[in-house]
Amino acid sequence: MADRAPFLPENDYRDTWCGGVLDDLVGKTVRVAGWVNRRRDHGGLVFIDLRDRTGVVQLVFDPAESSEYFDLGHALRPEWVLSAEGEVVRRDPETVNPEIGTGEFEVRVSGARILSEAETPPFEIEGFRAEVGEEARLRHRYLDLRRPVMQEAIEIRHRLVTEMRSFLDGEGFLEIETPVLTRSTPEGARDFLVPSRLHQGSFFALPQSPQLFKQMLMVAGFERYFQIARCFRDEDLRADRQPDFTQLDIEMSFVGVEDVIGLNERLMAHVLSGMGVEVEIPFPRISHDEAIARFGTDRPDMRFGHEVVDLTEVLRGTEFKAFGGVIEGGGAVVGINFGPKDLPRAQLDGLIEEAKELGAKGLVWAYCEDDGWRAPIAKFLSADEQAGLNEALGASEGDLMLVAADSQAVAAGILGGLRTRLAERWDLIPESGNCLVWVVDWPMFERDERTDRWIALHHPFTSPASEVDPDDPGSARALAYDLVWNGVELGGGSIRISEPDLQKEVFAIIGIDEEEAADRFGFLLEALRYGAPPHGGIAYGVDRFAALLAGFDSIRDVIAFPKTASGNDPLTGAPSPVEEPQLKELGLARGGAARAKPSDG
RNA sequence: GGGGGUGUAGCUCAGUUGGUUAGAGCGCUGGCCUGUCACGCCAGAGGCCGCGGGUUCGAGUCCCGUCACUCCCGCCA
Repeated sequence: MADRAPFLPENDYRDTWCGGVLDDLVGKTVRVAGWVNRRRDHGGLVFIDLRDRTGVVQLVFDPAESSEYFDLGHALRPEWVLSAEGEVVRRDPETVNPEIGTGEFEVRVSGARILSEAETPPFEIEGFRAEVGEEARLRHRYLDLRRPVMQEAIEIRHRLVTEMRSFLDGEGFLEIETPVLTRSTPEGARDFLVPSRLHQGSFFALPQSPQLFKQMLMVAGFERYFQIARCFRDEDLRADRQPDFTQLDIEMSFVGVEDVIGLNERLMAHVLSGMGVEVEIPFPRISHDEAIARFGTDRPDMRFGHEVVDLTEVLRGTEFKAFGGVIEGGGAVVGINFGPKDLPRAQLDGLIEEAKELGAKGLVWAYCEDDGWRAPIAKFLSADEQAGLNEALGASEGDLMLVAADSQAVAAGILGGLRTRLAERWDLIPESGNCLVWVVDWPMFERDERTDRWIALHHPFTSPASEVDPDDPGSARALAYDLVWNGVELGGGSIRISEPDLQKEVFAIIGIDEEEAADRFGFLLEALRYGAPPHGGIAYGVDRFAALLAGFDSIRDVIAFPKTASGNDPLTGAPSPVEEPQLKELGLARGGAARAKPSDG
């Protein structure tokens, strides 16, 4: 990091970064400031590792150098804040520390002052002995963030958005802010609501995304817009989901799918190159249907094989009821060949349990052997069927196959889920190589099983690829695209509907009549009537992007102040109860059980 | 909303079949130490075993409930 250290103007506290105590300063007197990283007190000689954002440098308190500051050196404790000055010297070769960037040098202290003392921290800042629990880290996030690994993660995130901004600025995009207090447009995720004091009984909603605003910016003629936008969704959390998160939001006018994809490939190449990752463009593309069929997911990890294979035709007419019945009912039998993988029976049974967790009714495991299958169901399958399955799955002796039967999408989804989990567990993913892929040709609509209605798969402003047959909405394809990186959905977008009549048709299919459309989205529909250019765009999950680049599984590690998995902030105690007068002012009354937050767990 | 895992010292963890006074490493405090860098050596402090209830002569350990953290499913247009 030292080579990236910004210019440092001299002042009373310091004139040199800790990480900058290098060759060119030998023989010079420098002043450094930072936190006491570690203290090694030899009685007659004290070593202090001083840490700032750029690195660590060793300070030597030697009575021969400065008896008046020696006691100060002895009194120092970890995380005290110190300013010290002294001559930079080259260390004797046998005392060089190759572990730190400044390890060939040290500062012989001739003056120092304590700027701030520190209580003993609840956990070690340089805790490379053991991982500290996440709750303790979040409770004292300001200490957690002092750890060099966290400083680096936050810096990676900064560089990511900086590269995004610089590329888009160079392409003529304008960064435009949109409101955080906006209108609730139900459907989709739950909104966070904010009561209005001036209009009691009415509420603002926090935006789930700036979607409608960016479309209106296109109508307004800005043509190229982007924003690093905060978005809010009141849904349950995950390692990769927070209630407030950040998107890179982009929208362009007078464009089709190829224009958006082309620009975004150049954006990716620029951003990743700036982060030290080289990728080739154009990226491969896969249709949504093919992704489901081959990988059982709409965000396929294509760094490795072991794809889902459809075995339905091989097994049509089989005697084995569990498969035959599903096929007769219009379902499918699918399998994956995981290659040679010898597992004890208990682990094979464990896979069945795991498949059930993913929603499977069952799972069949089978080994390909010289004289046929070794599998619990082997005796139900004829020799011909076994041979046919081996051929379809490309199995050779010793290969482990997993087979599931259900509707095509469900069966593929279960095996796709297992594929992702097992690839990690069994180390099937090649170390090198990134796979960025566009998933295209999405269906416009999908059937909502619970309400038995058609719903927009992407969002209702997505343009269909061609005319929609109202009698068969399921066949309509959308001008939509997702960018998937190593099995992670990095971003997605679409060409939008720019004709009010087409927008009405789409609303009609998903059961939003004109009155309701006018009520909810009237402002957008009206805007579209005043000369809307063809337009489209995309939005990226900045938190996920940063986590991937920094090598973390959880986006909490690239968010300075994240929420826990249950949506709390242990640092500030948010969310918290509020006082009655505050509610009264807003025209709100408590409903249900208003209870004080338990102070202890 | 559902399922799994975890909860013991400041941190990371061990704790046998229910049995006497609950342990380790790190950290912390004091002392010694002039070339260490995860410094070393000596001594010491530190516990509502998440919380509440139950079973038992006896509970860190078994049962019920509850809370917190975490992972997954649902959910996330």
